[in-house]
Amino acid sequence: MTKKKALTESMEDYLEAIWLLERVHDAARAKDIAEHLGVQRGTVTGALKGLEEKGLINYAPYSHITLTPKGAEIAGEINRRHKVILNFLTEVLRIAPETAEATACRMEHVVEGTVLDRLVCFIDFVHQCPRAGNDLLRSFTNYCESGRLDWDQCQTCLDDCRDRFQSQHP
Amino acid sequence: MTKKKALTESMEDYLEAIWLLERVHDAARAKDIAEHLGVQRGTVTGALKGLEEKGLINYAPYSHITLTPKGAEIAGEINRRHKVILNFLTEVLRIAPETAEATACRMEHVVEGTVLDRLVCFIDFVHQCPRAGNDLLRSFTNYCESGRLDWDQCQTCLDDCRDRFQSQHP
DNA sequence: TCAAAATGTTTGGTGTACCAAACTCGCAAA
DNA sequence: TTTGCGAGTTTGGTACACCAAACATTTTGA
Repeated sequence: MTKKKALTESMEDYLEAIWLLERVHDAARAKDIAEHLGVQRGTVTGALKGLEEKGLINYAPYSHITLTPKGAEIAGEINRRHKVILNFLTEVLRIAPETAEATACRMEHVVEGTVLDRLVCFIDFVHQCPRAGNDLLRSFTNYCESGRLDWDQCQTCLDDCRDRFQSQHP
Repeated sequence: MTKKKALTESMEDYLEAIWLLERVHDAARAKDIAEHLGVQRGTVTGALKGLEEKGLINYAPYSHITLTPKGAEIAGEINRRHKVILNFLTEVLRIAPETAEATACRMEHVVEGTVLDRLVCFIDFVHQCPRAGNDLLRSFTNYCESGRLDWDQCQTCLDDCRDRFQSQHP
């Protein structure tokens, strides 16, 4: 039933919107979807038909809109992609929240499995490795602002890093 | 002349293809553009007209195809985006070349100025900061493969890191 | 309860991006 | 010089994604 042909970016956006709105109310309303995505109400109707045909949402004209299990699975995955990318942009690259959000919305359609997994891994690694961590990211922020590395501070930075590790792993 | 309305992703792809092909021969040929982008020859003709109208390429039916200065500037910028993203994916995230290339092709349309600059900055930082560098990336690769950090090695790693810095900055 | 208001749908139309196939042009070999 | 083939173009058609405005239904509040 209803082949698993890759969804268009647009359809992914609709699924994601429904997923989010379901979490606010019990079901998504066409008007809210339209608002969320910045399109006309009429456009939503067409998209809903498409998603219904693919078996991703429960929908009939004038009915409530909910995700099917299959739809929820896909929507959840899209949301996961969104969150991972957003996390990377804000936590690692230190991008401003609005820019990060906008970029995540576009990147989430473009980054597939293996790359996403690697990104997750990288974020984890940065949080766990004693040589990385938040203070490395703070150094990065300095580097971004000043455009250069302050070699004089490196020695202290390295010593601090080592001391911190030793105090945490005696 | 010819407003600077944002190019579509498709048009960016054509510009980039012409830019690349110009570097191989003196001018791009419609057939090669079609091949490069995996579309029919007829589709290329339509796209070329669009780019010509925007003043981005020199083109008339049956003529040679070259970029105008304006077109070359944009194409160069797209290519820069591509290279930066590819660099990040391969050098930092250690993604396989083919996957990285494919992802870069899609991401280059989606990542705008500030994010790209930050990415450049991050790559530079990783290459310059004594606490980062290639051996941190090597640790990351290990972490990806084993799924965990080897705390026993952290002490040595930290010491090595410090020694390396001291020997380079006496 | 019963009309507005709000929400949802339909219709007709736009722009982009593509394909397949027919057609045209230009060049190179016979 | 002509012709035939490869490269380029045109034409007619599809699919997607959208809008504006007319229309239908549902909800609501007086």
